[in-house]
Amino acid sequence: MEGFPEKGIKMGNMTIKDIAKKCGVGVSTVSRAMNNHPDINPKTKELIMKTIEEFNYVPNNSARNLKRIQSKAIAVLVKGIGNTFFSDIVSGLERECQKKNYSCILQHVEEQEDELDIALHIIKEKKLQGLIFLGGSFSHPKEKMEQLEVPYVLSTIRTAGENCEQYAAVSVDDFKESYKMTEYLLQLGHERIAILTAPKEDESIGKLRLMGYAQALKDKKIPVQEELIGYMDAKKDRYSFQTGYKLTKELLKKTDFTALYATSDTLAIGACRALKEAGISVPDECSVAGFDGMEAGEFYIPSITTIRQPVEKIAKATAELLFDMIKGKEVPRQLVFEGELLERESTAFSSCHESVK
Amino acid sequence: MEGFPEKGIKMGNMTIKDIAKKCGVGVSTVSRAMNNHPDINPKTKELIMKTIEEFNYVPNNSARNLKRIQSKAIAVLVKGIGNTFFSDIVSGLERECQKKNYSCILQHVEEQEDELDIALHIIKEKKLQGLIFLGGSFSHPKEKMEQLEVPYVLSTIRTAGENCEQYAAVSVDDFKESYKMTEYLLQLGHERIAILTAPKEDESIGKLRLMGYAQALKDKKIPVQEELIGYMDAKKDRYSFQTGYKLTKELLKKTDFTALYATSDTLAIGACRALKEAGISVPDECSVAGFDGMEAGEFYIPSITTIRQPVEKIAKATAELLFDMIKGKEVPRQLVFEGELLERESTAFSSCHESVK
DNA sequence: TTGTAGGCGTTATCAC
DNA sequence: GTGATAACGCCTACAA
Repeated sequence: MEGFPEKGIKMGNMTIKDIAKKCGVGVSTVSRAMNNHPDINPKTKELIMKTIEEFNYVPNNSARNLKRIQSKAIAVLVKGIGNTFFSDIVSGLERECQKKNYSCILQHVEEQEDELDIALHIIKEKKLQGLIFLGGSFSHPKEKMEQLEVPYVLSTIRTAGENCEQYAAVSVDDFKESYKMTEYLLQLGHERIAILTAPKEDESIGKLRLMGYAQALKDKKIPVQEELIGYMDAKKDRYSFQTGYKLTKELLKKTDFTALYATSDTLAIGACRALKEAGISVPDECSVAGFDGMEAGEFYIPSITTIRQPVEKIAKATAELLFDMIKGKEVPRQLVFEGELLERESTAFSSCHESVK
Repeated sequence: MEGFPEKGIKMGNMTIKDIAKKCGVGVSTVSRAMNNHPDINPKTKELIMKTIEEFNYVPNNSARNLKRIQSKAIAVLVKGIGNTFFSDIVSGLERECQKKNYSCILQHVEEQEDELDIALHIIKEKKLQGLIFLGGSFSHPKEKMEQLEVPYVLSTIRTAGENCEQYAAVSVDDFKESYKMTEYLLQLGHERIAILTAPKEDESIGKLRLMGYAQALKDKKIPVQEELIGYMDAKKDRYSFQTGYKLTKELLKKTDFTALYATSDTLAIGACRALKEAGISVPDECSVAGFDGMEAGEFYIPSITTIRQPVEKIAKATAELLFDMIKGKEVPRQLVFEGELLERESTAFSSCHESVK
């Protein structure tokens, strides 16, 4: 009989009306108290807040979103859960949002889902002011992109298509960085350089990185050999350890090479495992290079030579560009950052040269 | 002047009424068409769906959630983004939900956020039927847990507190598995076994794993030495490569040991790096063991000896238990699965013994 | 089979 | 400062 106030109200179903009634005020006053409106008596506000606390009242977000003109919020759509490379960018993005006093909604997108459809839904639902896309190969028809009625920025992705000029994007120059890495391997004396890359149909960073590789070879008058290219399976998990492992095994079966350039650090780590199992030592008998600059590559043994993407800078620039676009201060632009070639333990001079001595 | 139908309607702001008007029908008919209600003329439905398509109408989820009594949905709250161990469980969970035709909302929780507050909000907003908690140390006061008015299951976590009996939980027996690993290291002849573990104040799996370690030592009459215990910093990122690396460096400075038991695979990998830099070879001079059975440990060189948690089984059981609880067929229960000791390359007999020969 | 109207829980706009 | 009240966009009786 004693215990809870009133007669056992189902606390979970409290509404703003109930709180108003308990405090003997109107609903609008409660609303004002919750939303930090200025014109409210501090004492009334205090009473209301205490009551809210006491009854564990939680306002209904759906009703809020429905009524609100626009919330001070953006969303980050991440394609590819478990890609730890994105985690760092997301952290940076969240930090920037906090600074600007925006809330940042993190939304995962499954590999087979369409990020645009999800974007359309969530914009409406949350009354978003902007969007950031992370991951995915992003080759959507122009008309569909135009349905997005809020500013958006692609982060660390870029489409290889023609009309890419109209999208705001922040990333490294995947072609150039890939060229850089290939050139580095060539300078080490490697001529047979295998590559692990995206599925053939990829039109995004995967394609750009492959093109950078090919161009570097061509500029050295070395023919690009199809047998040295390991394409991922479009349906399987893409940039994973397992994929790197399998592709390397297959490559090893049909050809040989003195260096292997994996277009992500995860792929590179998988490759090292496959090489070890084949009794090939890295880097003495085969050099391995990655891409991204993930923490895992730094701790791996041997640590992985890679192109480090400046994630903090990219995150910061992405957020700033988006906020400027929201304010109307900016138009969609493409920002390019310089990657950094990190020479680590997994690469060395080609042993073919040494054997000459 | 030509082009878009009607006079340049802002497509993003279309409502169900607009669609109804365009089709010359009532809103309820449109609603019925969208929600696959049976009692509707197929031809009317077709017309409506075509119009929706044409105008890229997207229904407002907030309004839907507001009206709906309950949606067929659950949420998974994950604390600790970038913990790849959770990714696998999440995948399994999503698969199970699909089977049951439930939708599964993935919600990240920041390290400093309170998962319970988020849970309370999202339950109301999405009218959830159930919840799954992944990660976090979960030591909430009982009264607060009771505010959750839908069934929930803790997955791969368990509180070390007293009244843990009342929560539904699915996991391995962290104490026992930890005991098992320590015993294994002891059997290899190691006596000075360092451990990398959660912050002192941890009341969750971290504590349980430490207790398992201590018990195994005690049972062998080996005293537990505080100097061999590396506690994480509660404020920093916890189960990370970096943490493993730093703790090991510190341990190395003040003491010596022939084996190191890291209570996660990520910690173990960080530890291996630190040992390598100290010129200590793994496993010849120091064995290293992890916990979890993550993919990264399998690909690492040397591959990491670990306790593999049966993630698929845990995911499946978690989902099933939750759905049974939702249906009222089950009460909160604790399900325990057996971990598997995976002997890999990072552990070996103690060299102290070898040197005797 | 279809349309009308009321209400879900908020916030915003008024008067007071 | 405060309290009614009208939206917000959708779903769902109920009536036709």
